[in-house]
Amino acid sequence: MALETCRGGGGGLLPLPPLPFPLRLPETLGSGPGETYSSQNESNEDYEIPPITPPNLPEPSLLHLGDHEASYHSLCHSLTPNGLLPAYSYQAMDLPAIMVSNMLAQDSHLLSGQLPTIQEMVHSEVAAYDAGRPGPLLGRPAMLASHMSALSQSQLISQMGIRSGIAHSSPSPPGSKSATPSPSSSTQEEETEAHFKMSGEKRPSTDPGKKAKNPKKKKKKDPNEPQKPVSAYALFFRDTQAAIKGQNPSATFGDVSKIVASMWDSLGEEQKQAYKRKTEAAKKEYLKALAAYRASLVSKSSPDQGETKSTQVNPPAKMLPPKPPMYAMPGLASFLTPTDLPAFRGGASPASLARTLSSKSLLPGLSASPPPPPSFPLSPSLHQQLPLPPHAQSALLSPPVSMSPAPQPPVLPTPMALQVQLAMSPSPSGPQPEGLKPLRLPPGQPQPLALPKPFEDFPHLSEFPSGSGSRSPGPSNPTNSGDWDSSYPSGECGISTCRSVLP
DNA sequence: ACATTGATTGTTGTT
DNA sequence: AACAACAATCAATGT
Repeated sequence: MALETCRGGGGGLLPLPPLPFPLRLPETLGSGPGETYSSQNESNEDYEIPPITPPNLPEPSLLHLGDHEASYHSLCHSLTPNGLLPAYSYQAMDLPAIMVSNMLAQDSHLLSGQLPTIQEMVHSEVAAYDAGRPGPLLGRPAMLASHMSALSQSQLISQMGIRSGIAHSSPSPPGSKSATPSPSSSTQEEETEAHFKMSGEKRPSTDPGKKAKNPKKKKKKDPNEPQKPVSAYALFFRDTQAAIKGQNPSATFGDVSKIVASMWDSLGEEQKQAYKRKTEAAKKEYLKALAAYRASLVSKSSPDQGETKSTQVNPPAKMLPPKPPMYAMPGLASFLTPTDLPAFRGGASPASLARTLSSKSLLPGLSASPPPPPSFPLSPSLHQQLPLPPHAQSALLSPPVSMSPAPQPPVLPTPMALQVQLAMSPSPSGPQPEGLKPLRLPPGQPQPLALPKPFEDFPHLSEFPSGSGSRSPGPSNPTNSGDWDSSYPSGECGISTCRSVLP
């Protein structure tokens, strides 16, 4: 994980985010063929384009969880067959078709309208790409982006799902970083200050070397104080970044940020709205919590002074930890639901993504995959090798419905994933169209940019942390919050990881 | 200005 | 001195 240190490096371009591996199918099976291809070349960093699928829908309530899977599909299409990436190798050109077919087969209902759309998109993007494409390698950033973009949507999504489940629950090991240290402090900024001294933490502005940016900031406030709701974008970022990271562990924050931004751009209005709604909801919650919090402070601090506003003497509010706003729930939420698809489809124009990226020179090849295809595009290979138990498939394909957790076969996502990967990755070396993959140059080549160390680092996809893994090393606590289970009915999120966790 | 994440760094406290 | 704990910083982007 070592990302590069942001710190020092900041300077110029990022060293690169190596996308270590092509897309590997995450535990989730689903990723479609698209990923497959990309994975093919191992060497490629070239990812395919990533039709990134944004985690859509934020609202858990609204969403059907099962849908995550749906989102996976979306990715695929975007790949363009040939056109795309000159730079990237796409052997996969076929994929799209395959994926589509799979998708159709599986969820014909959902997709039906999409194909055309997708194809169109692809083309358009391609065109765009060509036009704008910077250079052989694109600016570094571009590369990065492109790489990133390469992430398969499905993977992202799947990971997101995973992450949401896992990550959230156990965000950070107690030890490591939690920003807010001790819950103990009851609060008040004063205390905080004291805290500073006491704990010795901070050094307000010591950095000699660096710039002392803004001296002020010191945010540390009362841990009990409710946190302000974050922006829709921030929520989106949260939901998405983990997935991106999961796929490209080596991606730097900047890379991830760009990708997320591009995804955001490509996100349909509706999806954005969904996030906004969450934000609003969170805001409401925040206000309430804040009121309670203040009230508690008042009562606590001094009975005598009425202090600020709120007045209410609400029950000292049980200072519950600022419960995570609903959206915290995660990522999962973000998956598209079938219902959403339409919206997404309409809204997100791949073009926008392309536009964005291209303009920024992020990703040339990135195609935003707009409409998330609902079904799970299992890669053919996957199907072959791992025939899922019927119910499993159904689970994947169909939303939440009746999955009872129990029945699930022990599935081991991991293994599956491996198999999938293997299946997919096979022919990296194969005759790749040369034109295609500019990015990964053979050793001998000049390589203008320092390419990320591509795969060497991640020789084995399998090693790659399974989606969840990517995040906190910690125990992904499987059970994680009970919420998870409850939220997601079958526990089945379509992601193998999830399943594995569940009994 | 602040939010997102996470690795790193620097400071301080404790052993 | 060694370690632990934690805040600050940085990256790119959006609100």
